[in-house]
Amino acid sequence: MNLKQLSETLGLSQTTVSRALNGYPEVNEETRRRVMEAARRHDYRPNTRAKSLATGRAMAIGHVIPISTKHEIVNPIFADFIAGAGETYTKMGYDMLLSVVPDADQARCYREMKAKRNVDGVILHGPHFDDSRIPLLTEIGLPFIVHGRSTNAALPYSWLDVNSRRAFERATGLLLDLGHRRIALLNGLEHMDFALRRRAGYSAALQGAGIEADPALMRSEEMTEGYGHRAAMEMLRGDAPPTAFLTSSLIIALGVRRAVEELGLKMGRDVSIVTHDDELSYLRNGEDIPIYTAVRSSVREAGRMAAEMLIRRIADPTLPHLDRLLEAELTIGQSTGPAPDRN
Amino acid sequence: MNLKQLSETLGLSQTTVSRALNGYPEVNEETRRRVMEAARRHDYRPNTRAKSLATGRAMAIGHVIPISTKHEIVNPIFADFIAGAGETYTKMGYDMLLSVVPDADQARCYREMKAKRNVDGVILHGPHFDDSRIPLLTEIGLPFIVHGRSTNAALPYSWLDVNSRRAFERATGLLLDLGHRRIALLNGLEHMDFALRRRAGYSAALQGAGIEADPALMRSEEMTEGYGHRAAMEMLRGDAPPTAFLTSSLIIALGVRRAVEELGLKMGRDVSIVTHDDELSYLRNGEDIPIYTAVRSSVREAGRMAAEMLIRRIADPTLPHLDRLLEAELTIGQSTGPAPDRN
DNA sequence: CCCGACTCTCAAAGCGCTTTGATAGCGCGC
DNA sequence: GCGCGCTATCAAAGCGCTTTGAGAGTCGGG
Repeated sequence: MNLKQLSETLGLSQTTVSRALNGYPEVNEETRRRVMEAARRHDYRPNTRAKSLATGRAMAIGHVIPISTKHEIVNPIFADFIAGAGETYTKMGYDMLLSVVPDADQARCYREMKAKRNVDGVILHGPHFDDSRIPLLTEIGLPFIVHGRSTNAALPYSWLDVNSRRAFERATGLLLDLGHRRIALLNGLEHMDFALRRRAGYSAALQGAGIEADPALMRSEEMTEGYGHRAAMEMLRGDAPPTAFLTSSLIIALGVRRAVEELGLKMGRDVSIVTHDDELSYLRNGEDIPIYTAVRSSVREAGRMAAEMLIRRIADPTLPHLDRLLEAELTIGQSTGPAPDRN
Repeated sequence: MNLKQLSETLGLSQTTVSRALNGYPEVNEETRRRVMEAARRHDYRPNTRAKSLATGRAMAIGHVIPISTKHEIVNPIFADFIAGAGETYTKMGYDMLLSVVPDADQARCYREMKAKRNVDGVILHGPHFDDSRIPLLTEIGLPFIVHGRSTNAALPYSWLDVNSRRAFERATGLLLDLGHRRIALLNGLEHMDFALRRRAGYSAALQGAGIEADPALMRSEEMTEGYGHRAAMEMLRGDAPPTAFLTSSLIIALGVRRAVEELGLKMGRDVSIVTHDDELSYLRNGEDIPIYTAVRSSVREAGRMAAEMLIRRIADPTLPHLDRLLEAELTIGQSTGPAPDRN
């Protein structure tokens, strides 16, 4: 059933039917009622393609998922972010368009999205330090919002981020208060902006306590369970093992814990762990009481909010740039305790 | 730059330019070269909406992600499947459209996709036993392919699935061969078809060995780490604890392992674990040597293949239904060993 | 009774593409 | 010199919607 057929059924013109359905004021309430009713009965939905061709609005938001050939990691937090954003889109009548592209083709992909006009805007994921996609998107004039921030960006842009620096400073502070002096940082890849900020927070806390950061205790890799295990294993077996670990994701923490237990140590007594927790729906930090002490911030909620901000900007492009900084919440779990043998 | 402008630039009609770009034979090779070159230089891309309005093909595939309000779990294997499918779409020039909708609205969502004509087909995820979405999609005439199968479906349909039954039968068989007699099954939710098949495989193997399945050793829940931990804890503390666990996902296995270690037991010696492994990119089963003995099958590869099959069906709807059954691979890791105290 | 204001409805143009059916130009055989 | 078959190109219709600008009808005030 299309508009033409529907209007013929009703004995009205397409114009009137269209206006009635889209809530324009110049149509008799009685007529509108009739139209609405008929539309419902025939389960009429305007053809998206025709509608967006006519209006010039695609009613869709794009997300580009880069996959690098080196490490084919699909960012695990992606699923939850998408789910959150998707909830907003559904509520607001937008579609979500996903593009999985090789790392190197990202720029082309964005240009294509603009030229093909199949999205009204995009959400930029996992920004790097001085991310080149920000000037790119600005140049091609595709509305966007960054999930995260990009230090050193020359241009203004809209973003939504967690205060990673503060979170990691507080987490490190907690460990310091517990008497830990050798605190390892298992960070994500440090070309990612969030990882840089986390390290900055960690470093600042150590410095505040008059402790010099030990490069042997700082790692930066793709966030997997295996990485956590391997790094913890090596560090704990080393000459001057850490008494605490600060990890950038729950998945890394799982690996650290596995190493701790393999070495016959006890988490929370011999080795403390504090992790960042994105509150992924399939990887909860315990059911009611948290297992790991964590700085947490829901990435799903971030998705919901980022989507809203983007849609607001699309609706009114003259709006100044929006930004929003979320604070992570520190929750004490069973993975932290006083530092062992303080001597 | 649109077609009209491009053709004016070239001093040709829109028809000729369109034909040249779309590889129609009735255009002079020299002209085609000129057109192609100009298109490249001006970075011309046809407006997707106009194109699909004219052709009647959306060049997009839909995926519906249901979120139930009870347990807001975003299926963790989803990200990898999507990534795989997305690779195929990108290669074939298709877009991927994601809809995140409350469980109850799924039917409406599919009908809407059909009416709005913004997808050419959909991939159906996580089919249940006798899944109502299969007759629904058949009725509304939206091409689809099922990732998994639905036992008891009255209508024929296209699908791609792993031989879950065989995989779990083999896994159970391995444990039986190792002397285990009390083998627990930590399954996914058993309204899911794959979970039913896995249980069938498990039961068949036990029965083949003349062992009666103990209901106390069989659970069926949402596949989380916490579930694995809780279930293992309870079972291992019970009167007649199992000596081995068969789990439906690596995430559950992580939880089981945590329980095993909390109880001072050793995995692979006191308690064996075999798991299904979807080869999620962010949750590898060990780096080079597998940690867990597992039946594995790449869900990402499944995504690639399912997408290809769907596109083939869309291209030629007269084709008979396609199906493909993948066999899982059994890999021995460090999590299995002979059953303790055989007496 | 006429005119302007207002309400409701309509025909038609336009969004950017594909595709149909027509046409111009050309070489060739008769 | 004419008609035929080809090739290369074009104008125009159509995809299904929105939106502009106009028209028909109604009502009240002068």
